[in-house]
Amino acid sequence: MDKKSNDSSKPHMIEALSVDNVVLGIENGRLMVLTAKYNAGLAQGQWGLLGGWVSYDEPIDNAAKRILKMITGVDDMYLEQFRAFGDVQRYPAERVVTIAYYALVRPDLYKMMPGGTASHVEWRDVHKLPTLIYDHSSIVKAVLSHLKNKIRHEPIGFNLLPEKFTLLQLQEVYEAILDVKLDKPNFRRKILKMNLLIDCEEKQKGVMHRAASLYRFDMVVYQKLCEHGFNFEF
Amino acid sequence: MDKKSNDSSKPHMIEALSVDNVVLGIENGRLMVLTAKYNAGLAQGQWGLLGGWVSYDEPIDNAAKRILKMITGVDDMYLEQFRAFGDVQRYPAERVVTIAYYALVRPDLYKMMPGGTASHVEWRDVHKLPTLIYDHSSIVKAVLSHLKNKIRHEPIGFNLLPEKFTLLQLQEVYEAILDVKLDKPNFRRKILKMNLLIDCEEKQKGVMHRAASLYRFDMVVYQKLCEHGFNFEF
DNA sequence: GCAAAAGTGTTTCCACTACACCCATGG
DNA sequence: CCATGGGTGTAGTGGAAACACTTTTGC
Repeated sequence: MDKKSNDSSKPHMIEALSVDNVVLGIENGRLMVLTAKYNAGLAQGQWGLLGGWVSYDEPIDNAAKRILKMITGVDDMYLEQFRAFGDVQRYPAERVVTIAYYALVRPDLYKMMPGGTASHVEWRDVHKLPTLIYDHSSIVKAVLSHLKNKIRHEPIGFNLLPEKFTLLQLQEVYEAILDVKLDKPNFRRKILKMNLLIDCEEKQKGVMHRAASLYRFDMVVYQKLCEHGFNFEF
Repeated sequence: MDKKSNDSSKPHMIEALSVDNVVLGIENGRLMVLTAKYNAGLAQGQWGLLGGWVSYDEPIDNAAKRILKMITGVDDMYLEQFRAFGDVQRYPAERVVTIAYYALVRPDLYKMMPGGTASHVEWRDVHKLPTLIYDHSSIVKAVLSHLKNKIRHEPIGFNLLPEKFTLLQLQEVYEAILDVKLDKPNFRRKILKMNLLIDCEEKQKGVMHRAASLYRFDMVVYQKLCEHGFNFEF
């Protein structure tokens, strides 16, 4: 998060309110989080989440989206509010309440365009994070815990994969987030029985072993299941 | 939520940020929400949630607690943050982002002491709510939906009951929140098998039928289960 | 043939469902 | 003895866990 701008040519920002994004992706079966190095302000030279201020005339969800787009160049990622963090001491020198969001993305999909307040961005293994600025470390921790719960009940895992994926890739997403090993045969059966996957009738290419079938997520069936509530445990 | 105070004798409040509480309780097997009638400000004469402003020198959680205590006189209720609501138009005349909290309480436990900004408070059936001010109706709706999910995975239902309760009372909590009928024998078995209940070795009194056993919630077992993750579906 | 991952089969067990049924108490 | 809720029993079903096994492919 950058220090607050006092430049009056910029849009009017809400005082004492910010947004911070926990951007997550999977790389080589490991859950990674995007960190930014700030080139100005209180956090100059330090690493933190991708945050910024909320304009008086934009919804908070848009603020999160705008900040992400500014730094990553992408605006169609899965983005959801987590919750607000509002301890008095969380931000030095000034009272700032922040609203944390999390995004699930595919690290391979786009090139980062560090700009604005972040001079560099870097993917880091969530298990090997350095200390982040302010309370960002605890925000990440809370989001990860939330995600472990969420993935058991909603098929958010698909946002971390390409449109067409193999069952093993999907399993690796679950394993990365839940931090456990799963039984392959049982995982297959369970996920297939949900009817959330459509067989692409297509095989993997360029692998040095038997090619796996490719599947894609069936959004229509998903919407129906949502209304009835369903179980997603492994 | 009251109109912002400009009285400089009061503590300095954060601009554009408020807190709103969805206070829930069970009465006669029906899920009720506490509403307040405001006696001043933009919302004068109208019904809404129990809200207020956040002071510069208090954590947001404390703000929610303080406002609840001011209006209800109670400060030991189960209170948890839900999430922020930050549409530009949600509050008329001014940009205000609000952080919604929900509380689970026993309506019978205490007398309301309407004071401060709320001239009256009233319990209302969540299925028969009038239109509330601002976006409070949609906040209630979102909290109820959240609660339906949450009660399936965490034993929050106990917060709505007296310390000692019967299995049927507990079942009624689940039925009120989930808005379904449950099978009594199966509910008993499932809940007992979780080992979350301690038999008080005591019977109900003053009922005109066979007296039921009283149970209480086992916090210690609960803490252990939390760490391992467990299922609470019905 | 070997390695690596894809994919199938099978057995065991446990949990959930849907009931039928008996028990205790007050009126 | 009846109404009301408390509480137990049980047959059937389906899913989950564990693990052995077969298949396909590149090298």
